[in-house]
Amino acid sequence: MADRNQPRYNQKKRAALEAAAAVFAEHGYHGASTTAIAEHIGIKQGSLYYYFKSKQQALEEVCAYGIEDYVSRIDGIAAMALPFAVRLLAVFQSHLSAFRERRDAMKVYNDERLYLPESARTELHARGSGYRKTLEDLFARAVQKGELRADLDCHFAALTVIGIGNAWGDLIVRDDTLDTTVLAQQCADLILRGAVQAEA
Amino acid sequence: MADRNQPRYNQKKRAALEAAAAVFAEHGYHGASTTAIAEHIGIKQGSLYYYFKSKQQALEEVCAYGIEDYVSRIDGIAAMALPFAVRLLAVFQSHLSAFRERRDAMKVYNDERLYLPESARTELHARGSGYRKTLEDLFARAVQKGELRADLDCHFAALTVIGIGNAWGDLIVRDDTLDTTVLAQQCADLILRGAVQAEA
Amino acid sequence: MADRNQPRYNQKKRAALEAAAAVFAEHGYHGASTTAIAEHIGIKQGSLYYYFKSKQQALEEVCAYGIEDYVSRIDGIAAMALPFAVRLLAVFQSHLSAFRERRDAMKVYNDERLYLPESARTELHARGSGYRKTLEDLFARAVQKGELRADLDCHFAALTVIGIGNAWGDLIVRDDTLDTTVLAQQCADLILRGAVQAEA
Amino acid sequence: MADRNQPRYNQKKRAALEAAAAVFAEHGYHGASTTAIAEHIGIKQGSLYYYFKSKQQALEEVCAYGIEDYVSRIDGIAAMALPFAVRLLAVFQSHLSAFRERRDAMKVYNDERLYLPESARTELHARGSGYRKTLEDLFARAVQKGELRADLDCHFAALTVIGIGNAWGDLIVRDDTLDTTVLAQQCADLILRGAVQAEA
DNA sequence: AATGAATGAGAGTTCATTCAT
DNA sequence: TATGAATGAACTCTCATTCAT
Repeated sequence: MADRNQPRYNQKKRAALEAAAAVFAEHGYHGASTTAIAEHIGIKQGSLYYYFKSKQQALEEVCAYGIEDYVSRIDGIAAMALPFAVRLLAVFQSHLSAFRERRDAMKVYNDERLYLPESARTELHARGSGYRKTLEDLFARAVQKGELRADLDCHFAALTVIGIGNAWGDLIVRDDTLDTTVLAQQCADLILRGAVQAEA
Repeated sequence: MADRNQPRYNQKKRAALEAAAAVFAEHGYHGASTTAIAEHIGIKQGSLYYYFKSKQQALEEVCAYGIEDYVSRIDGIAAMALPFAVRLLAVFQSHLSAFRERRDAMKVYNDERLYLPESARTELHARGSGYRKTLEDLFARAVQKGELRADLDCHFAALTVIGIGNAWGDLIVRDDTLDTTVLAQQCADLILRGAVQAEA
Repeated sequence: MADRNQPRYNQKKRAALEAAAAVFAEHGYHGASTTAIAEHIGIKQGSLYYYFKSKQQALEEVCAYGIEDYVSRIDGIAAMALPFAVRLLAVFQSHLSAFRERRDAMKVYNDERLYLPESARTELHARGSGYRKTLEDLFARAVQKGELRADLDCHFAALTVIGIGNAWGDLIVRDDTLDTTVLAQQCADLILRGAVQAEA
Repeated sequence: MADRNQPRYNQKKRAALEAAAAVFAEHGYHGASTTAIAEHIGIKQGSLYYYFKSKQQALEEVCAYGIEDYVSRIDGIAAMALPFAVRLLAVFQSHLSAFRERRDAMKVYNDERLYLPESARTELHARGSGYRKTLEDLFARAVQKGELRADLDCHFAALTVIGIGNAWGDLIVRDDTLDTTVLAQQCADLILRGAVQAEA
């Protein structure tokens, strides 16, 4: 188990990670075979263990990889001073395009992380709920500023936004023709304005 | 494999179905073992095959069982002449309480149906997309009547509503303290009015 | 994993146990393959797991089986009121014939038990050291009665007797022509009288 | 595979040999991994093959190393003209201290040599039985001289002495507090005088 | 003199499935 | 109606071995 920072190793390790993500995404953790993962990168099954200590550890790494930059991007959004409407759009944009860029790993994080042992799951959970908290905070501050209605349940709203993002993310993964930019706009629009005709 | 209509058989068959649903829901299709399902109803592994031809067939039946009355209920909602707001509430109410009543089976339908072979999947898909179409239609008619704004993308809206329902359904399954009535109201409210302060 | 006391099960289980003992004895625990054990009783490798939860558990059971009646017999010897010379002969006789009757299992107990995990090993150790203590006691009482010389280190003597028994046991296992009765007599004789010419 | 006689190579080769002995002694031949052996001397697994052609060859060399000087020492003992009692003490002393000095290798020779292929085993066997023969001869000559009783079975006696030596050797290896000098004396004493009270 | 990377064979284990009873 | 017993295929994982560098 080489841990050098040599570029050749890192390159192959990354390939292994993405292969694992792809196969986990398609067949689920339990339905995925290490043989299939290995074939994805053109090595023999046993050789996978040069890159992963175990199948389970591969799942851990894929999950972490899946939320890594998706989670980190929200801090950037929270940091900038922008109207809530713009921020919400950015959140959806970021969430949906994460599904495009690391589609498999994100799907795996969403659907398969519960098969990890407690210890690994809680570590991941910490990062994921950081995301939710930041988002909730965004809503709360917008309520304070009067951008959103005062009776809004921010916790509920944040979870719903994440739910919508994940639901569309799932569809995006399966349908390449969907345009994330348009979709993000539609999502933000619906959340902001609702479906009811404005009585202007 | 006796398919007698005797009540005792049906009773046990239902128990087997629910056991399969429970185990599939907890461990996923591939992670579930027939031993675990059998133990759930206090019989031995081999005896399961008296009720199911195969593990896969059990999955098919669980999935069908999972959407059965949830799908059928929407026709009732569509049939009655009611304001859209009431209908949408009813849709969420029906969707979320389905997760309470047949939680395991619905979760399995949502998460595991993709592991079915094409043939079985398309049959289920037909029923599921009937649901979506009816819902889409509900939106379209409300737009026509002027209840909803004219520029609403009804296809998008229907899918989003389903996505929200499933996302909260997932949370409901894991958290017994959530109140489906309140949640349905919040969901409907958000979709209808949006989060933005009405500029009355 | 059936735990019934049905004779047919017990019969096959015993056969499995003896097959495991034979293969462990010949190749050592790590060198033994479950395939080889299964073939010994004419079943397929996977079917072994109907009788043993794991290879390791098979080792535990073989070890327990190996000392079971060998250990229990010494209590009988200790209970009877006999001159020490007769007792010692009985001890050797019992020890060596145990190697004849359960040769494989005893060899496995001696040579492979250290590959068991702590927990299992200590449980076995308790039984084994009960044997040593009883034997030591036999020596001590004989010293008190004046049957043996007063300066004898009974702990040392007991361990040496066991060592001799095991050493010859090992040879017995490999050489069918050795006569355990004669051997037992020789051993007892050597320990009692020593090799030096009596200066009578 | 450079077999240079350079001191640096020999030094490392010796280290590799002792590492192999240590790991074989602890885990048995089949339970030992080349990785573990390599780690013992701080090199990588693949590098071991610079010192050994194969794992099996490592076992051969360890076994040979294990009996090398233990076997050679008995010739010295046999060569000197000494009373049998002194000689026997020297034999035990030599045997037991060999376990102290090359404990791992001796243990490996005793316990693992049977996993070698016939050819290698017979070569080792020759040296081992030379030891036994010399010892047997020592007994025979002592009987002739009247030092030992005439009815002594010298073959039996020699094997028993070796058995005792190995049994205590095994205990010595695991228990550092045992004093080989005292032990050797006790062993010799028991063999010579027996346990029975002399009827002086 | 040593390593990183890979391999292929084999291990132990699980499991859906079958079937005589 | 259900079970005990077995199977065979698949699976994850380990390991001795090789070899270019």
